[in-house]
Amino acid sequence: MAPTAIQKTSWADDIDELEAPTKVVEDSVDENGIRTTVEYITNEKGKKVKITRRIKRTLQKSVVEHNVAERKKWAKFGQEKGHPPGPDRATTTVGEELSLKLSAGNKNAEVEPTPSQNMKTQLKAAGAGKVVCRRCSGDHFTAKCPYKDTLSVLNSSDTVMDDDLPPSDNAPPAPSGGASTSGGKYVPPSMRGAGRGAGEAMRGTGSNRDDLPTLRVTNVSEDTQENDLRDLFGNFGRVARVYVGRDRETGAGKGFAFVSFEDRAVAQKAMEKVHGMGYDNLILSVQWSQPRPEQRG
DNA sequence: CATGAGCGA
Repeated sequence: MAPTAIQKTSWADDIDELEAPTKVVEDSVDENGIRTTVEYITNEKGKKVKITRRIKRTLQKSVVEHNVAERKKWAKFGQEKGHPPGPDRATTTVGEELSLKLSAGNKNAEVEPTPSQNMKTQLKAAGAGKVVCRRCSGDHFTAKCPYKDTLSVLNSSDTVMDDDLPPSDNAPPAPSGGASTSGGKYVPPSMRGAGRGAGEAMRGTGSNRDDLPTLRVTNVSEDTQENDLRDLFGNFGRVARVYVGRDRETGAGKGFAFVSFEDRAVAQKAMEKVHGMGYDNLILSVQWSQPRPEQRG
């Protein structure tokens, strides 16, 4: 380490020089593509110096591609209508467009569509926006199929695949329990409905979420939350679902709620007990809910 | 007073 050598202490010195007090007061490009900048600096002797630069920008074939350079000839429109070609530096800046893609989980790895998926896509295009029920071929969504109760026995995707695949009897290597999931997606054991004796998840008879015994609770205060009602009604038994009617915009409660139970007797009991009960500063009213008005599309 | 939301081949 020779102490004699005076070296630049850091790269910051260079930066300082580069950022010497310089003020660009004019910056324009004329119709010939000549950029003129006027700047004032203060030199080391404290004198102000005016610097005018005129920079002729030739088309840089190594930088600007032909098709990009071609755009300079396009007629301007909108607020720039009638202005000379090329970017006007008074109104145009160069920026970078950064796209930030957020995704839940790691599903962002979209795979290339497989040939069969392409076929499906084309079928869809041929249908041109028509909705076809996968269950009964009606013009409604599958979820709304009127026959979904009578035909619901079929296992989701299996029958659909039959259209695409020749009837090959050699099933892919499926473990004994997962026979019904040969379609591909993993289905947790608790969700596999096929195995008759397998899951206790199907407690009792009803697997439908729609036919749960549901109570309508009215006269709830507008700041009542789902959890409040769940706590209240949870005293009588298992609460399957709680919904608080809210204003779409403000989120404030609209004064009513629905509470669904697993068991109808429990719901009955809860209704009797909670009806007339004071809650916040109001008196709750509880009755059986009517099924939702039919929604058809 | 008061009867829910969303998904989409």
